[in-house]
Amino acid sequence: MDKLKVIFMGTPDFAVPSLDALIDKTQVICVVTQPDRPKGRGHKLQPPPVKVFAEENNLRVIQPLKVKAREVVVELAELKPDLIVVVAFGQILSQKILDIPRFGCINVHASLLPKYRGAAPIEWSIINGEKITGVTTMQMNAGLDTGDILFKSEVKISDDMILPELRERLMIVGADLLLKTLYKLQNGGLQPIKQDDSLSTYAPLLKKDTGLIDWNKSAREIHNLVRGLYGGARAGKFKIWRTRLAEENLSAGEIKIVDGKFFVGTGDGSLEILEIQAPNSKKLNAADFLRGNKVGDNFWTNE
RNA sequence: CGCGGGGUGGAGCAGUCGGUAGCUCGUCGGGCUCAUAACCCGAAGGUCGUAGGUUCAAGUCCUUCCCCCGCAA
Repeated sequence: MDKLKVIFMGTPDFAVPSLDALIDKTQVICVVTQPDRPKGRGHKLQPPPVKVFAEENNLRVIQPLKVKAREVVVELAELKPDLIVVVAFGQILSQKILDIPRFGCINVHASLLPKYRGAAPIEWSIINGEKITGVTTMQMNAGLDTGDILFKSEVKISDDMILPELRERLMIVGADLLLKTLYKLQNGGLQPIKQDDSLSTYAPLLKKDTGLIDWNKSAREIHNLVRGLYGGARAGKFKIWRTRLAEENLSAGEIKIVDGKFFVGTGDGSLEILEIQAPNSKKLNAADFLRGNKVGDNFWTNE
């Protein structure tokens, strides 16, 4: 059988393993990714990881500001793809694009749909303390992650798993599931299942204040927040990178230092802070941090 | 040229107006102890990111470059 002619759309690291998998099994005729954006200090232009990978593999890359633009749609249609695969692309596809390939568009989404539709499913599944998540492949439609489900693959979230670990796992599983989906697509056996909208939940883009730690919450909740944002959780002027559930008897926000260990009380239970970062400084483990920083009573609020 | 902070013994930090480089921890040696990650005594270890400049004298002032970090995107 001839290889499928595929257009791949994706942007961040998460999408790279899927593209990598496609290169073997299909003919990737074009890669669509976001434009290079000014990023980081100095506003240097940064190419998205998918672009970097695609160019290393000598694939054709286009970076439209809007895929929905008329001329882009025309260009994609002229390529006559059999299939479009979308993984963490970051732009909404129009119906006109969805209609281009004879097999339509398939998306790899990092949750067990219909739960956690939207932009940040991995983060929210950890923040909410889920024990299980996974990836789903779906036949895309015009809605936001509302297409018919093709396959799902579950991944366990252990109690102290952090965001990058889960993301790493899901992107591998996602690439595998994509291959399975393609195989079934070509050999028959796809059985699209409609999503039960009544069970759907939404995982919106993270806002900066999502990461603000409220010590009155439970140790478990705070720990989940810290794990799910990995670097995005903040208390006062400090970033909290890693915590561990502890057994100290402390009131909310109260600090106790013992043998280079850093404990904080919460509204319910206590936490040990393992990695913390002060402004203009780098991430440090608690013992290193405590060597040069004085930790006083108003630690969280003082300037 | 987006805004800002920083690079000082192994680690984390201090170093005021330029004048012999300090603190906490660690390391090594010795002591105390039934014993110890605890305590006591002592020691080693730094061309102060790089390259220049100003000066009688620079970690400290000026300039170059490299690297790191925060914000904003």
